[in-house]
Amino acid sequence: MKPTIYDVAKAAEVSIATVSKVINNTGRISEKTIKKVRTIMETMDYQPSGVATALAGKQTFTIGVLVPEISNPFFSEIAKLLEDNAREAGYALIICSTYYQVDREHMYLDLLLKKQVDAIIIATDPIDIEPFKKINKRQVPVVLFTIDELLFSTHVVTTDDIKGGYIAGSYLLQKGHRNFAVVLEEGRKNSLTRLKGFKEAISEKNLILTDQQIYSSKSSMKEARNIAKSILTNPDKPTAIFCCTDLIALVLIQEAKKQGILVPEELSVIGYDNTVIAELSDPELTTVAQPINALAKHTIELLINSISSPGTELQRIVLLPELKERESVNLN
Amino acid sequence: MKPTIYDVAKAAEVSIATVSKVINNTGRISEKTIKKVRTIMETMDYQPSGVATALAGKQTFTIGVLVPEISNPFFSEIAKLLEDNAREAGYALIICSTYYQVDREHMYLDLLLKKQVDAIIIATDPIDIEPFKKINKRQVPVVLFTIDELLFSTHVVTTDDIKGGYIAGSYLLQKGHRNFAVVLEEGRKNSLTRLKGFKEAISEKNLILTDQQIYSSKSSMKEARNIAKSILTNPDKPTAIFCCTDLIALVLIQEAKKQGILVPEELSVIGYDNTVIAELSDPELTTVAQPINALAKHTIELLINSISSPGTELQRIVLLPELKERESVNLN
DNA sequence: TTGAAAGCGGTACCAC
DNA sequence: GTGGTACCGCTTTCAA
Repeated sequence: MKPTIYDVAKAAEVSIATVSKVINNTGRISEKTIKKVRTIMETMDYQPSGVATALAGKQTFTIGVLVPEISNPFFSEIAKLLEDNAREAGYALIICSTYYQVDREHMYLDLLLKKQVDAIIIATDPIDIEPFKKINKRQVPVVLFTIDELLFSTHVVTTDDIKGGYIAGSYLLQKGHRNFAVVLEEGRKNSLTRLKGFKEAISEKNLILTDQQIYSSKSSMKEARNIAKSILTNPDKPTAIFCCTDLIALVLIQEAKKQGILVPEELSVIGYDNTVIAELSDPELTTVAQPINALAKHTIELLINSISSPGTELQRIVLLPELKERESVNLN
Repeated sequence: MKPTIYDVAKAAEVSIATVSKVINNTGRISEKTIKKVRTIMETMDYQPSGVATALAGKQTFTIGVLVPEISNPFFSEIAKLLEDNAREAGYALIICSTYYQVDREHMYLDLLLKKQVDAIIIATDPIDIEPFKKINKRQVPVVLFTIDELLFSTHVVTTDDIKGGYIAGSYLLQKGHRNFAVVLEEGRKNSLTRLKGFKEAISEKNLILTDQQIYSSKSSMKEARNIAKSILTNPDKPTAIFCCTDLIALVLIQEAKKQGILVPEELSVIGYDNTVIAELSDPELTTVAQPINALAKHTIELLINSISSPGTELQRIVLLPELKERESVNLN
């Protein structure tokens, strides 16, 4: 079995209180006993129990993360960055994929609360807010990540999606496009914000988007493929399409090519998120990039601060997106 | 604050032992008190502390997963499937990306042990085995996932990589190719096993692979791009290339197209893993598929069994890969 | 059918 | 400097 603090204390001929102090560098212990205890710990290969520490010390050093789907490229990159930042601070992540389902959302929320995570990152739009209010009662700090809604008492770390949509819109305008389509990502509310920004941009040229020009697709390839087909077979074909995720954009490009439509010569496509697959596309995808490194960094910092000093003022950090110009948009 | 079992007991006018029993459906409690306690628990919104349960009950209901990089499409899909299966059994996952670095590998191993995870899934080749031996002392069940090496006492759940390489090789042969190149994935040993299978296949036509025909690339796009260039500029260009991961294959295809080389007309490319990006490629990537659903399912089942009955005999589950024929290989 | 009490492996306060 | 000890919140005998 795993050695306990009692085993160490006995072997070192000191009390567990003393051992605890050398583990945590607290109190005043003589150099001699510190050495002795340390040596014993090493030879026994002793490691304090995280569980016991959590129970006594009130911290689990674990952060819960709710995402729609970890296999989605955007979220797996986010997970990686969050993990990187958390690790440096000694925290581990429990990542939970809700698949846009209320029951999963709730069961994972309960799971995280039960595991007593020190903080929660919500990166998927809650479907039913009610149960989330429990988090506040529990005093667990929360960051809404990439979601900008005042759902309950949380920090917010996100990208300015209005701006992002605006960037996409004005870029396409600047490239001479006047006939657009927009594909939203079903289940993610920031699609709507991006759409709003897009509309704002084109309204400056007195253009508007009719409902027929707005499509919505789940983040699955099959669904995206169907939407792509219906856009491309529509008689009033747009010259440029704004897709609210790179994945949808890639599928659209692929489908266009299958139908003999040249991208970007005959059809321009712009994505959103700048995930790795944007570079893998042919033509490489022009897209709106979110500053995910900075988002992740701020998120973890914010949470760790909130953990150590509860009652910190809630923050709202909004970073700016940026156009990533590649090959999928042409002059019209 | 979070209500404790004491709060519930007091409100229900019973002892904590009784409450504990109704929580766990153990012992014999009268219907009446069960009802009473349950009602109280609901109105108080009581949830037992996972930490305390773990300390008293010896289980954390957490499984640790070591992967090279969660943002790698193969591993994010794996993570998703593992999570799915674990969730159904009430377990959460702590996913750790080692980035092929010894220090990360060790720090995460220590982290998982400290957190007292109930089991560990190792999906990245350990660089330094030594510290892993601690796991055995701790009696924590382990599955080597997609790794087939007798490192220490572990279960093994993997795909037959020899067979996989063989499938790739014989398929290319059958398509009339005789001049090959193989790109290994640096840091993953099963690349070598796949290579071995590939060599076996072509040896049946009395063909061999020289060292000059074998390349090795990290799983990063920049590196893959460099390797791709050096393959494609080599005067003795192959007619078919076997890439040990889909990502490398995609980059290779992209680079080939940039140089005006038609895929698959002038160059055939076959990948490995059948990750989502294989479908996103143009042409769509022919690849060797691993049965990841089944792998994940077996892994979690095996571990949960081992947790509940320690000392279970170690198992070695080897599943078969399968050719996924798409568009990137032509008749030569 | 219920409850008292001894752990589980630490932390932290208070004596000495 | 060091140690005794009361928790932390739950599980699990063992008695009653």
